[in-house]
Amino acid sequence: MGSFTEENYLKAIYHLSENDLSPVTTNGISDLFNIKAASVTDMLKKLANKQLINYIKYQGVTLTPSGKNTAIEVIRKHRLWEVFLVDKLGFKWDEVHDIAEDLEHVNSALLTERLDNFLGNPKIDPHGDPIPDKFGKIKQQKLVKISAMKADAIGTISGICEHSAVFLKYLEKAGLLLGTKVKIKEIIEFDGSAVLILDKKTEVTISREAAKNILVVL
Amino acid sequence: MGSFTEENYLKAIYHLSENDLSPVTTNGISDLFNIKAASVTDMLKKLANKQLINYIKYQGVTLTPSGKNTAIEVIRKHRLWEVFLVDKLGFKWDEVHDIAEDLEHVNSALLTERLDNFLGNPKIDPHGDPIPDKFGKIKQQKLVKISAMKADAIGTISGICEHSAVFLKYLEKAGLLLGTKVKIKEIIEFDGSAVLILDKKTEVTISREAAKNILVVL
DNA sequence: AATTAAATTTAGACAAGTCTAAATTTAATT
DNA sequence: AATTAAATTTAGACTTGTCTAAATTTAATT
Repeated sequence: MGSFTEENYLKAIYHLSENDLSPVTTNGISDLFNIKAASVTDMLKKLANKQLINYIKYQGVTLTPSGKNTAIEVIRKHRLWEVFLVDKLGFKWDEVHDIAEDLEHVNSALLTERLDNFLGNPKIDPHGDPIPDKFGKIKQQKLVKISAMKADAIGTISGICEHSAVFLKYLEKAGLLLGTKVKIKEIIEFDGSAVLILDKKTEVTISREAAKNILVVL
Repeated sequence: MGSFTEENYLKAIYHLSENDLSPVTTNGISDLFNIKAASVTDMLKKLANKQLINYIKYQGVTLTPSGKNTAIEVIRKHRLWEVFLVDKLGFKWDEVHDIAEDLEHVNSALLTERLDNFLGNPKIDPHGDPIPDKFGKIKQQKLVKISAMKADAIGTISGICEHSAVFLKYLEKAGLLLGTKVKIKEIIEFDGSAVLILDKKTEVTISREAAKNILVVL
């Protein structure tokens, strides 16, 4: 089995290539982990030796099938544990990331399967991210950023792009939780702020920055 | 925070000194971990530098109060996770040790407390070992080895000295589970085997070796 | 008490994962 | 196309936790 570090690199490469579709860069990884680019280069060589990534000097990296498998397994475990922490232990959605970051590295296929069943085979984690099934299949919903919606459009909040605790706390305070129905009342031309009506009742105004990080299903 | 390795050393020293009351030896640890004595010496120096153990060259080690705290916290987490695996996920008692060995190193006081509550603040783990409370207090029952009992004595199986999967599987097959009432029908003088009556019904004979590893409360 | 055996420690080495400083390659811009 | 800036890699080093081989200390036994 690979180390925690290896697993974290693979997961990072997976996530970084979700956004950009181009190969993941050395600096992209070094920024994410707050380590030096030189350290990343060393690690990339090791991962390439183990056939976990496709690495061409100066050209960035992509995951091999085996590297992608590992990444998805880790993500599966991470999200299942997040569900456990929120649904069973009563954690809030802004408290679970760091703990799941540790739990995701416990390697026992049996544990993962039983945890999955215990939780009722959830399809999404507390932040709306899809949980890969035991075969690594990921069901991605078609999601749209609020910032891309026009006035009068409606949808249901189903995901977020930014997972920081401050943002999560802000969303909770503003009532912008998963499952909330949203209608765009108005887009302020000046700064791109959006005035929303939540569940046909409450009115809230959010910045363009916030709107870019909230995903709805139409 | 200390590393996994550090935590494992402290836990090992704690357990080794439960049996023997004299200081724990370098070889004792190296045997347990299947590593070389020289490696243990190196590590002991580091732990001593961090004030986690009292180490005198050639004289073995004892835990300092701070080392003991850490050891007990790790043991607490280990045993709580074992309860989780058995009670909530349906694992058998011989399947949980290795998984708990990983889970015990997840460091979040909040997680531990909430897990404890979720499980109903259990006092013992699936093998009958006491679970330290959040203050590190351990309630030790007065336990007696079956090998120390005389004919006609009665008791309830409440613990074991040996935790290997083979032994656990054997106990399960023989019906020697925690909570089982035992009466000593006879001790075979020749080899020390014990003939037991379980729950006033079933009769089983166990070797002296087995009898030495089963604990009852009288 | 002297000698031998066992336990332990020292010395020097290695892999993993990180670092700094310097060198190289690619991309951007004149 | 030449030059500069940014990104990346190389070279050499450090820490953690391990190793082997040799030296030392303690314990056992004659």
